[in-house]
Amino acid sequence: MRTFQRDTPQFVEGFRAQSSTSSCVKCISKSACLNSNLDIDRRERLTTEYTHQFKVKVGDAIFHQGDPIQSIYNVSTGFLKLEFSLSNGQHQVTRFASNGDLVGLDGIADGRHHLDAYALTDGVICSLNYVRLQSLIQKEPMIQKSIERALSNELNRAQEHLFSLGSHSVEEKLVYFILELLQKEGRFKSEQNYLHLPMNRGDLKSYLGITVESLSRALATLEGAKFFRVKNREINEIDYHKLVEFLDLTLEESGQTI
Amino acid sequence: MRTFQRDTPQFVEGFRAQSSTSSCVKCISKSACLNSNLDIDRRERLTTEYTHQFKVKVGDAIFHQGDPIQSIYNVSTGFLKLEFSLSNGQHQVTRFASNGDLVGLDGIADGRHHLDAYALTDGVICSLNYVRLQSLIQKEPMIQKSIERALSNELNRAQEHLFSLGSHSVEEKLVYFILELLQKEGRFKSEQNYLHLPMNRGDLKSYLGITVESLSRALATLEGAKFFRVKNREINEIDYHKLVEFLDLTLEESGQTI
DNA sequence: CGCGCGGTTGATAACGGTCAAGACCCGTGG
DNA sequence: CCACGGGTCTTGACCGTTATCAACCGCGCG
Repeated sequence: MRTFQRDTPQFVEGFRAQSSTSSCVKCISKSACLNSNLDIDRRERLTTEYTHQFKVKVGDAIFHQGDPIQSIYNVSTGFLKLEFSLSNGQHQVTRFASNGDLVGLDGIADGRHHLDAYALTDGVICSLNYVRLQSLIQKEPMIQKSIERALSNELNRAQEHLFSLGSHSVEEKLVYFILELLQKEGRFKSEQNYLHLPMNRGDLKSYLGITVESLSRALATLEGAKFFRVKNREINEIDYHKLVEFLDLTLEESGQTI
Repeated sequence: MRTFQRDTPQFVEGFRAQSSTSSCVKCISKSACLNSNLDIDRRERLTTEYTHQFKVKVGDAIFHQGDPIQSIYNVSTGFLKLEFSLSNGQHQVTRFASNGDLVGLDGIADGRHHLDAYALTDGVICSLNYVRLQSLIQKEPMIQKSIERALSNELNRAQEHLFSLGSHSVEEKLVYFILELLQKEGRFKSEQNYLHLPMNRGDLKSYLGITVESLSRALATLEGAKFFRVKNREINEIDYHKLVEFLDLTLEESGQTI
């Protein structure tokens, strides 16, 4: 799981490709989507019943903490951030979501969202009406299975994040993050060695639980050590093996998490 | 959710009460158990089919990372710790589980556990065979619903933990933890103002992502500031409001999460 | 042009980690 | 009953990393 093809088109094209029909058949979201467990006939029949696509612009809120859970969302194109926040104003980015990621599952527990979700870039979101989804589950138990899996996956991702925040240096946290992003984009080893960060420094420092200054310095340090080159949000010439070695990770051929 | 009655008996009594029958009818695990969504007749009929209770002793492993998921587990009495670990030996406690907590859901994603689970105290675990559970779900969709909810709850708990680890001082992390524990045990305000920590300093420092020395000092500091009194694993005279105020939390009457 | 915003760099200080020693707890055996 | 020993926990001194405060840079925009 969590390996995505590198065929994701640009946002605009991505939207055009899908806006012609609300069918999920042509959707570019692959394995992670709930509907990927349905065969293509069923997908054609069923998916129009409860899915709805919409565009989002940078900064748009998808849902807020406390909102009743109307839908769960599948990110088609673009990037989201998910934030945990307290009423006193403290808040922290706990997750970034992109193509294929299911968002809003935090609301299943008690019918209300526990996080805020915002668009980091323009993009397209596929919303799955929660009530209709419920009834659909009766007919298609595979969908439920998919939700469970998505939940479990998200839980495991959170554990890894937890691990990276617990007693690691700023540089280590940053390297964990970059490897996580590389893995998500399916770029390994020599295949591709660059990244475009969809978030600004502020969101990234929040996700990593550090300050912007430390983040900036850590980037400079790692650049100096020839782990990669940084220019604003572009990371280039990434030395995958150096990163892995830096964290003392023993990696077996692909597929390992963080 | 996450409010537990304070009727939990001692470990030994708890075990005796249940060992006479494998039926879940008499089980002390309340709202959090999967079967709580079944009416009592169904519970009587169904639960013997797939549940199995067993004793654990301090230090026993319930499952390891990589193990195929044979069962999911409901902690009946006692405490567990769940650890995330890397093959290079690094590891971190990411969760403590006690009465009513469902454990092992991390394995749903890909059929294998991602965490290690160990008993912190002697106790009783109720295992739910995963394969039979699957088939049972066809007949009893409520059970699936319960699993989903438990997953979502666990996810939200992880988010809160994430938040407490991200850019908070040692003292703050510790206070978050104590409030979490208080809430879990359903002891609020003046109702009850003491705690027995089921884990040693080593496990706690791992959970909080700090060192034992810092943990020890933080306990001393907070004791000095009259937040509570500490004696080994006993925390007494807890000033609930001071803790809440210290974290600048605005609390509405009960039920809020951290 | 000048302002504001996001990002970087520098100087300083504090928090927390590290290393080392000592206190306490508790089970074992004399 | 007390002495011993090993593990757990605490305390102390020191040092390093990272937060803090402040200035500066580059860039887009009114």
